[in-house]
Amino acid sequence: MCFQSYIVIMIRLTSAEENYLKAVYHLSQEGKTTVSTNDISSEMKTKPASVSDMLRKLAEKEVIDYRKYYGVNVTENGKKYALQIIRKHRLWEVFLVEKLRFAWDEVHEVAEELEHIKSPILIQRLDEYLGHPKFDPHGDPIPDEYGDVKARPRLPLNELAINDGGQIVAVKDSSAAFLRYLDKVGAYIGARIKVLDKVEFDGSLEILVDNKKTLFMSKDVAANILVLQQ
Amino acid sequence: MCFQSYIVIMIRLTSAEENYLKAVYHLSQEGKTTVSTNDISSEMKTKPASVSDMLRKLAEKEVIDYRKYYGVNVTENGKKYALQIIRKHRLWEVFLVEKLRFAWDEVHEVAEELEHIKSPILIQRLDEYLGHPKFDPHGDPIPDEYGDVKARPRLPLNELAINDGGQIVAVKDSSAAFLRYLDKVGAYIGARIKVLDKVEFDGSLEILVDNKKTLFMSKDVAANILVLQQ
DNA sequence: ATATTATTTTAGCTTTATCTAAATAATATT
DNA sequence: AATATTATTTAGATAAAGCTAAAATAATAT
Repeated sequence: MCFQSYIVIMIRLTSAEENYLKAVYHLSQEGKTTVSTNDISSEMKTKPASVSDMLRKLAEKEVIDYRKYYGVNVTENGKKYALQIIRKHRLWEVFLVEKLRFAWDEVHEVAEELEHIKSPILIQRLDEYLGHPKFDPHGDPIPDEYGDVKARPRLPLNELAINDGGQIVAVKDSSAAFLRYLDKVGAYIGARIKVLDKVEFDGSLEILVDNKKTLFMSKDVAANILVLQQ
Repeated sequence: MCFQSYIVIMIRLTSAEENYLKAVYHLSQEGKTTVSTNDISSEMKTKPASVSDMLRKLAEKEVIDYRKYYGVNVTENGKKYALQIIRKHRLWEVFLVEKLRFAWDEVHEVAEELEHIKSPILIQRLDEYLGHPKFDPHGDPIPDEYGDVKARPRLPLNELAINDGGQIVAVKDSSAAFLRYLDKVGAYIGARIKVLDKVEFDGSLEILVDNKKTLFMSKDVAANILVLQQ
């Protein structure tokens, strides 16, 4: 006889529902307590009418709390579900980069498809195969199978002072264009950097990368690079 | 300037359409020239009415020839498309068994989902990563990117004579139950076998496996094991 | 306090993939 | 050859996920 100390939640979402839940979860992580229909609409690139429809469904399946006209909150169950999708997405990203030699700016779309494959054992084995990675190629933390995330304290590069140093651990903007730019200048995840100078006038910075190369970047670029300070 | 010597066929099927095309292709490989609606219906576990509907769509996209009430044939384009789905399915099966330590009877359902991921580069890289395998874990050949398959001449085990030997290269019935049975008795893909005796009465066989173990099997089981004769 | 604007929802339509029930074509039987 | 049976298709319905247009509600501006 085997008594389990937790209750297995049996929620089954379609791929479309999973994508909306993920969007709501991500938006809810960006500060605001409740997420609006329009926010979700522009995130998902669908019309607000479609969002309203979907919110009704997600509320029925109890992954969000939904008060008409007032916006939504993710429930505890919703959070757990969203974190499992994010876990799958990021594990596949690690696989694509480390095993299949994808560049870090090529992985998002494919991972977006792979994350919806329904097989708990597949993800468990993939995780094991990859050596239980804690961070994805963009430096974002990978939730464990219980939804726990190991967050690293990190700072936008533009907030470092002259002579401060650290390691690039993530990027805020992970658009392909931005990632390609970083690749080009050699500012990859894991690179050791040091701020050599900051220009008062426009906030641009002079950076030393891996004790070898110096490069200049605008404040806007630096604001999108997250650093683990040393 | 670059002139290509072939025309890229731009057909786009939904996952459901891909599954039907695959079923039609597989059935058409089993001898008969044209495939009937009922055959597809029982293969797909959907109603004949749904099949008729789908055949109309597949004919519109020119992957099958369809004459009402007479059944269907796969077109050249259809064949190419079907072989690419099969290629993806089998490459994923190799990945699951060789890299993620799945048993060969656990891979089918997951591969069934993975085969629909739309990314040519993903499959190219996966193939490379796996070392361009030519056969899947059940011994079935993996078509190359042009749809060419390296078939191995093979014989059902029950058709071997006493003292004939060979190597198990594939199974006809790849149901989980059958594969588990084979695993249990140690008759895996690649095993070297020799027919020690055949019982006239019921056609059952006594087999030597890997020069070590002998086992008895019914004619029905033997008929589902394909052997590369030596 | 009311009018205007912005946001959100509802109602009704479309497409895809399924179904059931009814109609039609092909085949088999007497 | 006429009829019965089986196979296949058509017609009409449903559920999911989107859309547009219109209505309802909330927020804001006068």
